[in-house]
Amino acid sequence: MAPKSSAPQSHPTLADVAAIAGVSVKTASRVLNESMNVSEMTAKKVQQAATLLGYRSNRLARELRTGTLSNLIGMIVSDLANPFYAGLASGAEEELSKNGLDLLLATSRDDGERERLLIDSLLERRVRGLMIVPSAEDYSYLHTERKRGVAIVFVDRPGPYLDADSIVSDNQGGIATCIDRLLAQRCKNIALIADNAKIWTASQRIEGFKKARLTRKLDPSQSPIVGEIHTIDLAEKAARELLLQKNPVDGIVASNDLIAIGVAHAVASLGSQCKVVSFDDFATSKLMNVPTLDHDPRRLGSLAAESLMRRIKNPNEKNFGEVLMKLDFREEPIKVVTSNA
Amino acid sequence: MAPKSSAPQSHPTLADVAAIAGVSVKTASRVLNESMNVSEMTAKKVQQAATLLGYRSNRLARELRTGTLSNLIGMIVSDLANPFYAGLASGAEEELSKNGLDLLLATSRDDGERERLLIDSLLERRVRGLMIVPSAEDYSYLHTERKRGVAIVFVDRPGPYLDADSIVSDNQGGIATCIDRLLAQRCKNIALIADNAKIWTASQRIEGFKKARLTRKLDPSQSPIVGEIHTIDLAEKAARELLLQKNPVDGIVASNDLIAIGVAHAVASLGSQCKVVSFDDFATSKLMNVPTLDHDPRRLGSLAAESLMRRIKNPNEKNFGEVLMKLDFREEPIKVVTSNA
DNA sequence: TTGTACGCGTTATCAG
DNA sequence: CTGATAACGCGTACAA
Repeated sequence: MAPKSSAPQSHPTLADVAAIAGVSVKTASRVLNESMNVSEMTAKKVQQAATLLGYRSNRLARELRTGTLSNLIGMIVSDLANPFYAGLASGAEEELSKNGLDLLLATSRDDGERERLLIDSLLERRVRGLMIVPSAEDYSYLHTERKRGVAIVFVDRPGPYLDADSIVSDNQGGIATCIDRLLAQRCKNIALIADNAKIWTASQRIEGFKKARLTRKLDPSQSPIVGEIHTIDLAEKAARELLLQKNPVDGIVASNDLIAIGVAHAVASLGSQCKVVSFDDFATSKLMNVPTLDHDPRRLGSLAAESLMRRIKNPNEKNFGEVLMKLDFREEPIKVVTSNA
Repeated sequence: MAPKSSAPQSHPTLADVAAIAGVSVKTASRVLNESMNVSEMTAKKVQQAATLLGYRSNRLARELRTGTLSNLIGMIVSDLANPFYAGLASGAEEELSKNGLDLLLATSRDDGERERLLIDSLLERRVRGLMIVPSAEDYSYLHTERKRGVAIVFVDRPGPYLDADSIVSDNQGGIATCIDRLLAQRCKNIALIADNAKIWTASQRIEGFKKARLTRKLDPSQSPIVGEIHTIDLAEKAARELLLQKNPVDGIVASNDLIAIGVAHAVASLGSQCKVVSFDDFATSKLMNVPTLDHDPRRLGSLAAESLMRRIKNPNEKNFGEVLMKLDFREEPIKVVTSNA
């Protein structure tokens, strides 16, 4: 006689509860949900049976029955270990949680194919909405799903070939703001150091620099763009060259915070008076004492979640298309607090 | 005659596909799943009908029918915006994804009650496993769920009153390693600056310091412990006091990276020769040029996921109890690379 | 106040 | 090879 408890038992059903309580399934259901039109005594019996068994309603069955869409939101980011995307997820989670929506999170690793698989899996789970940091070239295959009522919003960059909302930072305007800040500090020769132009945000920032350079009447030869910079070391090297050339620059816009660190190191080690501003906004930049745009990923994430929810509540509303999140410098110092970790 | 397409249609079912293909539901099912024992022609018809309708199998229904446990893993962390927990989630997600498990992520905000609600919600979804960074005082209520086959593992700190695995860093041993490193550099008076002892990891580190101080025969009056330090500023202030007192310390162990930043600032501004080592391992500490223990949250997360999966595959295996992740100094410099953000 | 019959979308059984 | 029919766990409609 093997002990029954050794094998993993499955979850008790409403029928089990009803059996123990000596009532019908429906009565048990009534007690556990509506709790109306039920005599005190039977209610008590059912409650006791439920707690005795540790009964927990099966959400799959419920949702299947009612035809309700699940309150699951699928989110896909490139890489959770990256503080930017983690912040995105954090902001989204907080906002969704307020509305009773749960977050199913996956990482695409910037791989379009993997992303497609993940999205398929999420759709099979009948998620109510999708928040995507796009890594693929074509999202037209989501058109039908959208018409079926699955809310879709792209975050941080737009999703090609799908008429859905996208919440992105105002990369171009942000760069212009950076330039203006340097101009206000009487800089004359302002350079941009940027990442690989294949990265959408980087290309936007380069584009923004070019446009602002034109409208601010800066001489391109005196205000160069250095691209393909994707490590701190490369950034430092690039900055040194700009600072040591015959006609050195006196202002540098760093297209992201890692670049800012390299640039700050170069400026400091050369004892240069060159001004530096940066685009991203991680703690690291702050620690280097470089003014940075308030590019708060949590805000981007919660904005995206908000827009997703508006669409869920009002599926027929027209798309907003590309929503730009304006960026400006934050002047107050950050306050960092330790945590449980 | 309102256009039918204006209202959000619901998802097509297998019956819809079967109807269009002119076959029975089961045949359609066979084609889409097993794809065996079906004539080429009918298979083709079904395939076409399916793609025409954009059919996507409903996982809720499937899991309900087969009684399969979902391949959902619920994870609860304190705060996703904190790089440590984000790293935890990242490591877990990567490992789970390898095994075809999806991650349902939620944040407790270090609130035990909220955590309880989240866990209930996850269990209603019939998650297959739970990864919890505990914020509550008592997890005995999960005992039944565990017996039902829900795998449970605690991460970063142990979960009280439940006989489940927990994957935690070797906080005490890590502190001893820090001290030894300073001793090797001929430090005599070594202080610990730590966070609030109510935080489990902080208390462990304080405890570890006390023990190591004893075994290394350090005089407690010369090797003090400063607690309740939870901001950079407080850490800097505390360090200044230790460095300016009559008998100043010549070695400081920072109990986490934020404290390390404050301490490093103090040491630098005073031009002191005091050595500093730190516990945590965020990029910030690296940038301050303070040796830190390799306290990699992603590793912790993937270890936890691995242990969860072992338990899923072998539910009857005995618990490992508290699994300590050893920590040591990492000597190679970090390489930081920019990203899409 | 309570119970019965049915349906959600899927798969399994067992017959044709 | 194919198709009715039952069943998963739950909620709704209607009847008792």
